[in-house]
Amino acid sequence: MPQAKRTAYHHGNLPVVLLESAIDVLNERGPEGFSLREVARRADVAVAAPGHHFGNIAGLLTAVAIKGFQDLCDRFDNAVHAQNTATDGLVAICEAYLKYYSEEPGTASVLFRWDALNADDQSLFDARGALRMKLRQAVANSLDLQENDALVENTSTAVWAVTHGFVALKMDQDKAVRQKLRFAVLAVLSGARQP
Amino acid sequence: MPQAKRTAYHHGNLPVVLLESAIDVLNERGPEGFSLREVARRADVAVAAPGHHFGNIAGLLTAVAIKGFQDLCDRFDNAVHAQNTATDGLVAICEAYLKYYSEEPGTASVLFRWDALNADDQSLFDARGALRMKLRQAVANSLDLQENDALVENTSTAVWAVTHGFVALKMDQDKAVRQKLRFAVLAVLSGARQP
DNA sequence: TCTGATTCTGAACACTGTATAGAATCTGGA
DNA sequence: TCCAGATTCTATACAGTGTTCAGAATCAGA
Repeated sequence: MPQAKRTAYHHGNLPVVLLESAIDVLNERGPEGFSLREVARRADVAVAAPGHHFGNIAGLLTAVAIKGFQDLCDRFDNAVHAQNTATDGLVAICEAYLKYYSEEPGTASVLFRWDALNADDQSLFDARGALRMKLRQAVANSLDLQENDALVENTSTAVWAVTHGFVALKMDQDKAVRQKLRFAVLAVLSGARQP
Repeated sequence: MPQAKRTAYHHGNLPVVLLESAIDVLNERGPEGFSLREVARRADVAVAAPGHHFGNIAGLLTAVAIKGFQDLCDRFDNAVHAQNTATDGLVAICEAYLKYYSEEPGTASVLFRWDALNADDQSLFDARGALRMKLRQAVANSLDLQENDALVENTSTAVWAVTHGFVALKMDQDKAVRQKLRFAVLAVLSGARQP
């Protein structure tokens, strides 16, 4: 059975609880103030417990990042479905990206901390790849081209870069972020349609 | 006199040496493996010496970031001067941005680590602002508009975001980065010129 | 009920950043 | 020249960190 029984000694669901605690700590203290021991304290377990389940701090943060990419994937789906045109869908995806970074700063802050993660982790690679594919699909729909088209590849890269750039440069403190992001994404699309 | 005499006790030039050591450590160990004590060790001074000159670890990293923005400014100048058209100049600036991240990964890795820096440091704010102004000027030249034009502001933001996005997403591992970056920047410009 | 595997503990070790007191030296007047 | 005060740097100490390891507690299956 995957789910162990809960006893005084065996927690029964510790990995999940540790993951949630980790996200709490990241939200409250930021990635710089993050600490394995604080995570263990909140889960009320020994300091070595996180290490047992996740190997080391990079392993735990990698798990957080994987969950982050998956959550982002879900948000992309919801954002697209609520729109009428393909281009509106793509813009909505980019806005959802921005929103995720403001609503879940802890998880988001870890997504591209390459040197703090197990950069070669296959699950992490896959989760990030799934997100890239969702974005590429939205770009293909907007440009009315096949997903494997080189123009779609280039445009998709540009859209991701510009959107991520907005959060990395902390543009979210600007009042007119959404308008500026929309401008940027539409500009990339418009440029991509030019001969 | 700003320059103290060098003696066995008084180093004479310690802040500069500490800054250089810090960049070395960042280059070799990355921002995650960075440590004040290692910096002190390389400069062959007591562990508390960096703290005396820079306050704390955030102060030292802030100094590194300021130097980074200034170096980047110089590179922008050189990149622009070697080009014929304004648009070529802008693309060259963006390529220089990419190049800086690959050639000076230690300094670059710290530029936007908001939570590891003294985010409200005035010199840091100014250095970053100077860089933004250089970029905005290049965009204004390329679009043939005044620098205070709203379109220039929006386009400049988009160009910075897309360029920074390329380095943050580690696109530099892609063989065709330069081509993709050029595509992205030109797309933004082309989109900005549309009505 | 027995046995091996799993989960978690407790203690230890080598690090870390930072605060503090004080030593060494510089600076600028008399 | 000498002498204060300010500056620069050292030495030490403290609390906190990640990780390892032996072993205790419990589970799972035969």
